[in-house]
Amino acid sequence: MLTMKRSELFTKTFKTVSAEETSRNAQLLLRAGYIHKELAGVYTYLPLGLKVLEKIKNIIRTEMNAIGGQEMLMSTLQNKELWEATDRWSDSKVDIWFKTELAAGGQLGLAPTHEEPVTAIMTEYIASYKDLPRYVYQFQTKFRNELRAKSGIMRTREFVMKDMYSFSKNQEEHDEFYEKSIKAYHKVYEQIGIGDITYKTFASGGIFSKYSHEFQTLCAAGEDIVYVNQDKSLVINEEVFDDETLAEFGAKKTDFSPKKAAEVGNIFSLGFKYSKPLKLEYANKDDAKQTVYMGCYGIGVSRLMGVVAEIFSDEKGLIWPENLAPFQVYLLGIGKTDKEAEELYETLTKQGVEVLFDDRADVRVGEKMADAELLGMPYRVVVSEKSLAAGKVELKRRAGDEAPLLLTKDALFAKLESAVRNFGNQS
RNA sequence: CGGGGUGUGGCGCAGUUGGUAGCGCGCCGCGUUUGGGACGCGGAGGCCGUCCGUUCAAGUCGGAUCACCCCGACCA
Repeated sequence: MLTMKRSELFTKTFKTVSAEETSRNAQLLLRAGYIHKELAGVYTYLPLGLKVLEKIKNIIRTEMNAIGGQEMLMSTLQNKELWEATDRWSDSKVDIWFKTELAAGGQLGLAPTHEEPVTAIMTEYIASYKDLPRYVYQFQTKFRNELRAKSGIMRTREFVMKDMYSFSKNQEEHDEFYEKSIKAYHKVYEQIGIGDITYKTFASGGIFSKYSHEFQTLCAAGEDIVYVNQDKSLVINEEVFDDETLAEFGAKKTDFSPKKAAEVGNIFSLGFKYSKPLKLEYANKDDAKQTVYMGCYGIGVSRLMGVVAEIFSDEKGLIWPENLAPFQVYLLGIGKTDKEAEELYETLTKQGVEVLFDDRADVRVGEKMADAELLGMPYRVVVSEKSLAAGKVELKRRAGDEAPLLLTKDALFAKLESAVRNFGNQS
């Protein structure tokens, strides 16, 4: 679905949204028909929303593959025994489980994360140092029974996550990959358009490593507070922003200022936390049994979409970065230009430009313009009798406030050339 | 889970001292319009979140319950 006619696209825009819905990302995505709210913290992704999600996934997929990741897809339903082995089944230990009963008897859980199953799988596939290292990842729907869902699609009970797991012979091998993953993450955020406001931060690492790293995007709607030092080279999460941490980095409290931020990634050195209880071992060259050293690397894909909607939007609607927009161009005709607009649509389609053609005959110009702004495609192309008489069409960027350009079709094609790149070639 | 708020046609809302529900948007039909969410005329569409109670009578009063929103707590 590279191009589409608006009259055929399954979506609808709304002028109003419930006064209860205060989160900007939810308001805009609901009004623009990208998502549908099912329950608190549970959303359906409609065709437009799914396209954005898929584009984010493709950016991540490319970078994960580039550092050796191999994509797979694990199950949602979880084996209780596996999680008992690591003492993470009990609700007193992990309080966000959704659990359910098997008709034949017995309990299952809906996966909140996948360390246990992936480690168990690997015991079947890793036996020798020759089997290492291995890096696998997936895009999977996670379930977390949050006490309180909030902020639209930024904190939900059901969400899409990219989770990668690394299996290394030892810490040195792991550290090398961990550094690569950091670079890959930065590349992902850059392509999404939030590279300059997304920082790798020091966060609490739990019991098994002192720190983990998070990737935090500065965003007023974020739930977290990060402390950014003056030259932005060091960013520390609030929960570990104390004298001890500062001493470790030789930094002074006064060099930092607090900022609201949203967590868009989190990477952990897991060490032997899961490989030990689940007995994931390999034989080295001397046939001595070694425990596999693990790491995990998450990105909340659907949350990321929410963060982007928060950041790239204005009072009129969404403003998608080119790499994420469902379509590059919102095309519409004014006056008696049906034939010419249709022709331009076909030409752009042939050229591989992702275009949404608002061909609705019974809709007035104002509504089409308003929709173009609400839906937030990077470019708007208008075909009118006036401009056609001059042999031209009108091009306007959604972002910024530049006046529309009057261009010949050839000039238009040249301008849109950069937009031809297609990140979302799914379905 | 503590505190606060909200549930009424598809969506957004109003509904007075209790008397059997209304507005805007959207939708359907006809006509006029057509560079910024047009207008006229005619229509369709609701057991007022759910249950129990008070009453001759409940959207409205009482109780319970469910759902949703916000603040806080929580968040490998």
